[in-house]
Amino acid sequence: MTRPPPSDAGMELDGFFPYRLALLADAVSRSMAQIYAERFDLSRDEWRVLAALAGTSPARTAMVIERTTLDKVSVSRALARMESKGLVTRDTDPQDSRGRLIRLLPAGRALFRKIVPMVRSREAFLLEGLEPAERAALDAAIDKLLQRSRQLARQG
Amino acid sequence: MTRPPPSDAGMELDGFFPYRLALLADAVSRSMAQIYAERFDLSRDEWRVLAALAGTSPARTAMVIERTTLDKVSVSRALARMESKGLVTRDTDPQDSRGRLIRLLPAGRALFRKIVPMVRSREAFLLEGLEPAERAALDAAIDKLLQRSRQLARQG
DNA sequence: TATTGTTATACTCTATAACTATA
DNA sequence: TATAGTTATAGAGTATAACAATA
Repeated sequence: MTRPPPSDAGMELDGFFPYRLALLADAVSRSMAQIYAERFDLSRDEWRVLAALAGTSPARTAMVIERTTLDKVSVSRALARMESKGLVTRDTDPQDSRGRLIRLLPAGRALFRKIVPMVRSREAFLLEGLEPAERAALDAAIDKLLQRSRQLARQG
Repeated sequence: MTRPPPSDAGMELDGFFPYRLALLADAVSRSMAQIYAERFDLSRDEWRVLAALAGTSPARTAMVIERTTLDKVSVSRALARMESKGLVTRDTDPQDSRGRLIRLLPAGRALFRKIVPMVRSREAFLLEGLEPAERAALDAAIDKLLQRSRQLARQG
């Protein structure tokens, strides 16, 4: 029987899952931001909102919030910037005039169409490095870990 | 044969690997920060520096930088805060008086010993949800993806 | 009273460059 | 001239609360 190492033996960050995950997410995020941010001057939030709208436009702001997992302040600011860039319009929702209907303009859709193949190709490059079984396991693992980490975060 | 979906069909963020990874990393990071930040008032950088020093103290600042993958500015600031909290000392390195030797004080080590089992236990809770094969695949996948994403980020 | 979205505020992080002192 | 580490600065992102308009 081997004993667990004493808790003050030094905690190898390299072997600590949350640390490894943070490094990976940061590197992946940077490699994607090179496309939407550096080449097309979109913030991460603007990019997410654009992707959400490309699927359903017009959309109520609440739907954008739900589909991007951003909060209402971030979405409101991202949309304001996108409106000023001529990517979307924001009209009052006739069904509930507290809300707004966000419409992707042709310039917004065109921008989206330019970006998608580039980020998809980067995504493909990343995942090509994995065996099919590894990739399936990764996918399943992400879902399970997400659930569990949210459970931890909720219970404090 | 099925065709790939047209690139403007809407890009389901939920199925986009970088997005899923970002959500996961954020949730995991928050669940860990609840320990070191909320309960023990350490920033993420301070926590990383503490972990690095617990393994090797005294250490030259350059070594801390290397072991935490933080930049020298972040490390310098984290160490300044840690010194003011009485967790470390920073003496001039007698071998090269441009550099400093960072020494973990008893209070720093005691703090580290309190935190480690708590974050380890959260890490274990997260990973318990995975099959052993899934976990091995996840581990391998993280390494491969990290390499590839850094390659992308480097080439721009 | 509650909800939608906007604005305000303060705070933290990040990136970069400039600087001091040593080598 | 180069390196170790610090300080300065500006910009971006984050969290929270307060607010106006509407339901």
